[in-house]
Amino acid sequence: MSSSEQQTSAPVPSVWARPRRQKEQPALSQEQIVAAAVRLLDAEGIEALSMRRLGTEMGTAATSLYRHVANKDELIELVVDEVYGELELPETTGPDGWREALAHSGHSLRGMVLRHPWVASVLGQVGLAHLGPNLMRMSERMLGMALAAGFPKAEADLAMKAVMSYVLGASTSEASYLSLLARSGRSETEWLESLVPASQQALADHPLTQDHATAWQGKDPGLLREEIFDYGLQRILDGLATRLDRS
Amino acid sequence: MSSSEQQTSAPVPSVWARPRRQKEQPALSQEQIVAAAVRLLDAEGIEALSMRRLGTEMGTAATSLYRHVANKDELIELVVDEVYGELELPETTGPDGWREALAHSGHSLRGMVLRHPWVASVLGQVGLAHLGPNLMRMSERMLGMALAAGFPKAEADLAMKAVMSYVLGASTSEASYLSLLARSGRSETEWLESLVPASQQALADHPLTQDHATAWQGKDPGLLREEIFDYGLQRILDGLATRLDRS
DNA sequence: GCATCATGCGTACAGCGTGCGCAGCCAGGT
DNA sequence: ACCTGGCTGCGCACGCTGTACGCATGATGC
Repeated sequence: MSSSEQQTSAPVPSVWARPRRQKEQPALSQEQIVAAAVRLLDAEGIEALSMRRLGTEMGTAATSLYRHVANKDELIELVVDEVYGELELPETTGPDGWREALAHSGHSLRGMVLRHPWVASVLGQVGLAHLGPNLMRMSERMLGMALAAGFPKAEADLAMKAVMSYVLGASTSEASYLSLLARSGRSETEWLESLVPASQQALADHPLTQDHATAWQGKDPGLLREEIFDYGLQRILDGLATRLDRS
Repeated sequence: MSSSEQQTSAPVPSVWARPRRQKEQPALSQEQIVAAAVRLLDAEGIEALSMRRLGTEMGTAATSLYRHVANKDELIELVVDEVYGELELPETTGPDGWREALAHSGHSLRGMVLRHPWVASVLGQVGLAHLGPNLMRMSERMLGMALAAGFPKAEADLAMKAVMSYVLGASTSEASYLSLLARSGRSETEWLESLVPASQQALADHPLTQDHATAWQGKDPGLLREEIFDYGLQRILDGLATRLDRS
């Protein structure tokens, strides 16, 4: 009986109100969804990514996305592999450049994580186990570098994993620190200075821990972080080099 | 009119139905909440941790927890620092045992992460930046080891960070792999064998990547993972050792 | 011109974190 | 002995989440 009454926000059956897609874009596709998700994540971080929000961002309904993506977890896998695609991974050549090649790959991976700090919050769920094409490309290339360096087949895999583990560990720590920083709204130097009183207290109980705010004062924090990263990377490469010399 | 009608599950105003706490435990406290959260996380993983669920697990209402914990994020910080408390961190002694001490700490940290695989999903949000007492204790001890090894003050910090980054990167990768495995319900060997067809395909495009299922066949996967971890750890320690020799 | 199919979307459900205000208990002052 | 003020647990409510389902609409093949 009341079925034909006007319902809340019922589309008036007028020619003028015809749904008429207003997007010129070729509609929806998995690549576009992934791209939009990366854009949203870069701009507002992991907490801002919801299917509804991503929908409105693309001018569609949330549930429409599910035609091209099985669920949110799958979307995240896709998004992670997408950013792995940004890596600069030198083609392997001779047995000479392996050290520079691995170092360059490491810095490239770190750069990617710092450009997309949200990957840090997500790597723990996705891990290195999801086998996306770009991640496989990275493994392949780095394995090639290790082989070119002269490692026997079985050990090359171990060497590559060692480098990747270090780089990922260092980069995710750094990214989560930077995310925290971003949420605080302050600049990095301001932030460090605001920590001084707290660390004074902490240092009382922990005499060895150094007060970086004073120890490194005056240095550009960004450069400093890069030096810290490179120090560890070089130590691993040193370790691999001595291992090579021994055979 | 209908206001005095019996509502769903209204407490009958009878002496016998008096609320009367049935818990013998000294009620609610922050330590108990943290302990219960760790128990729940260990048993069912990160997805199972909700304030409501944790409430029912403790026999109280969800919102009661907020008297002792500011919000879920803070609870997670507390929980992470709690498990850092399990680490075995040798007291520093002389300049001889530094390598074993660092290696032991590394394996201890890895063991903790594998016992509590959910920390992997959470480290990206919390990072190393939350300054909990147990995390500070770890930094302090490991810095002590680096100083005992003979590193100058400024470099000891870099050395310690290098080791920790590697260990965390390797352990979180491993933990997220194991979580994935656990969700699949299969045993590790079954899982690896089920991957064989997929990796055959992948190997076609990536000739260098080795097929571990065949390459390491027959070995206990758990031991294998530990060897992989130790290989990288030893390479870092090698790198630090050569750095020490040079001065 | 008609049938088939892929696509977008409205509605709905169960679950989430958490702000708010009330109710009961315990300690301390009179 | 009584009152009082604060601490604690909790019911309710709000706005948000991921996503299953079924309908409508436009494109495509015969």
